[in-house]
This record gives sequence, structure tokens and C-alpha cells, in this order.
Amino acid sequence: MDDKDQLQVAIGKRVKMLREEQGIAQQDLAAKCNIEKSNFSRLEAGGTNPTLYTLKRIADNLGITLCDIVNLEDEK
Amino acid sequence: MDDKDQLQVAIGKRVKMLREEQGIAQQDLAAKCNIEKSNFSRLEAGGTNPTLYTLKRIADNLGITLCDIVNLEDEK
DNA sequence: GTCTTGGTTATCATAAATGATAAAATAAGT
DNA sequence: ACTTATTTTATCATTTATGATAACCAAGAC
Repeated sequence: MDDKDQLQVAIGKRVKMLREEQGIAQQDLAAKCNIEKSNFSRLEAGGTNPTLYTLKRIADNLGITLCDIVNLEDEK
Repeated sequence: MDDKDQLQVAIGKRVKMLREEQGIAQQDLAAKCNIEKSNFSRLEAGGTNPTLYTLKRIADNLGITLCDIVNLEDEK
């Protein structure tokens, strides 16, 4: 597990956590972001290194900031 | 200029600003991040939609957080 | 049991990020 | 003027994020 993989897993977990906090289904958030639900699942699982724009769409549809989403240090 | 382009330009400007604040040359920061200097120039110019990992390497080598780097709202 | 809902996994195609190299432009100094 | 350093731009190859589709899995409801 290299540096990049760890980052991907961390961002995936964070997105999942933020999404579940709002009680929104994965497929629903994916749809709002215009992301395929399968791809969204892969992202949450840490299987991708998302681009800024992808993260931005997720943040926007969660009603949070990019800063909130990449705040990966203090999540346990 | 669509949504995505605006985001790219904004992140590019922000990276450039943060880099210049530290008085470090573009090519030097690029080297530290293991990014080709030409690609780094393109990124600062808003010509790319960087991945999370790319932004992470830049943040690390600037000694700042990802959150700092994507804090795009309050820069004028 | 079946049906739904939410999520996962696999696969392939396409678009785009990045690597890599080279050349040209720009700025600053002497 | 001439360097030198820095940045920009163009181009091509390679890797990978994403789109797109399909099949599958799990948990509840009924």
C-alpha cells in the first residue's frame, strides 16, 4: 500500500462518511453528481484517484466545501 | 468557459500564488513533486484538472494542507 | 419464496491527466 | 548586446479517471 493508495482510501472513506452523515444513498448522490453509481462505489472504496472537478461536484452536492472534503487528517 | 474550466483556472492561480509566497521557482517545486516542469506550468495556467494525488504532492512540498490548497473561494 | 433497495464488482471504451522531450518566449542580470 | 534562469507552449506516448453497461450480492419488506 503506497502513498497514493492510502490517500485514495482516505478520501473514499471521507466521502462515504460525509454522505452517510446526510443519510443520502450512494446512488442518489452519484446521480446528482452525474457520476455512474458503479464509479462512485469504486471511488468510495478507494479504487480511484479522483480529479479536482469530481471532488468539487461531490462537495457541491453535499452542500460542503472542497476544503471540508479533503480534510483527511482528523477522521478516525 | 464552463464550470470545470473555471475551477481549473482557480486552482492554478491558487497554486501559483502559494508557490510565489514562498519564493520558490516553478521548476524547483515541480521537481520536488516529481512533476514535469512543463506539466506544472500547464497546471498553473489552468490547463488541467489535477488529481487528488497531484494536489497532495504539491501541498506536501509547500508545507501546507490539501485544505489550504483547495481553499478557492476567498482569493481575489 | 419474490420484490425492492442499496451497494458491489467486472469489463470495455473513451476522455483526459501525466510523463517526457524539445523548442520558444520572457525576464533579469551583467 | 549576451548570458542565465524561469516560464511557456507544443507535441506525442502512456497511464488512468471516468463513462457506460451488465451482472451479482446482501438485507429487508412483503
